[in-house]
Amino acid sequence: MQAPESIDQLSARAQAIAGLSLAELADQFDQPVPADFSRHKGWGGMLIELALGATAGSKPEPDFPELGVELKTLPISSTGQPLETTFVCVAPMLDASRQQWHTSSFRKKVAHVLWVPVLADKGMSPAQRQIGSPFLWQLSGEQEQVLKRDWQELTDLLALGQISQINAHFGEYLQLRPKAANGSVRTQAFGEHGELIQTQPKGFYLRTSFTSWILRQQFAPK
DNA sequence: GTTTGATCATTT
DNA sequence: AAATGATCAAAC
Repeated sequence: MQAPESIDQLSARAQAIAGLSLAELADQFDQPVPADFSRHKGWGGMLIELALGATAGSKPEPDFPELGVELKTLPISSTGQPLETTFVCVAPMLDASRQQWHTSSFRKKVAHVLWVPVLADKGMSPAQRQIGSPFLWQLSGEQEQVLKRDWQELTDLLALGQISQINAHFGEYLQLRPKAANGSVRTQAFGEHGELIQTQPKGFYLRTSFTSWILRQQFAPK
């Protein structure tokens, strides 16, 4: 699938896959369907990227660089509650002190997102998961303020060499959690006296309380 | 080895 | 049951 040329085209493509099961979508693109996610955790997201024409394997840029839009799948229950937190980006370690909210990679990712809810109730196989109603969302006002507050707190701690104190309990709507292939992976960071230390890589994740807020905003009866 | 795609599995 | 901490695969 070619990259979409406009927001409207992207939106139309997203609406066109609403209601399909992941098995049906996979069939359209001749993709194999894993029996479970245990060894294919990113499969659903990759499949939807393929179907919408996202640039696979892109790095710091949004999934649709021309449009400035990031694609995120969101597993939800039948009652519309998010079932998992949402990974946004890796945390800067050595560069933490130079980060500014307005130009941060975190803000770039969450500024404009195409959310694709996927019904993923317990017991549903990857094949059975069903695509919901995708919607374009832009970070604004109150939501930006709360995320900025959490992001600034966590980024400041990283800059001050406090990473060893940080766990997933920090942050009201945003949290910092391990993001690595396994528990032995290490990357460089600053220690509490400004020295270089080896530490586990971390990523920023949106709590379900935040994505739940977005869903309510989008689907609440007017 | 790191980033992007996330979910798994143990703890609370 | 929910949240945290750990983990898996592909692309680069």
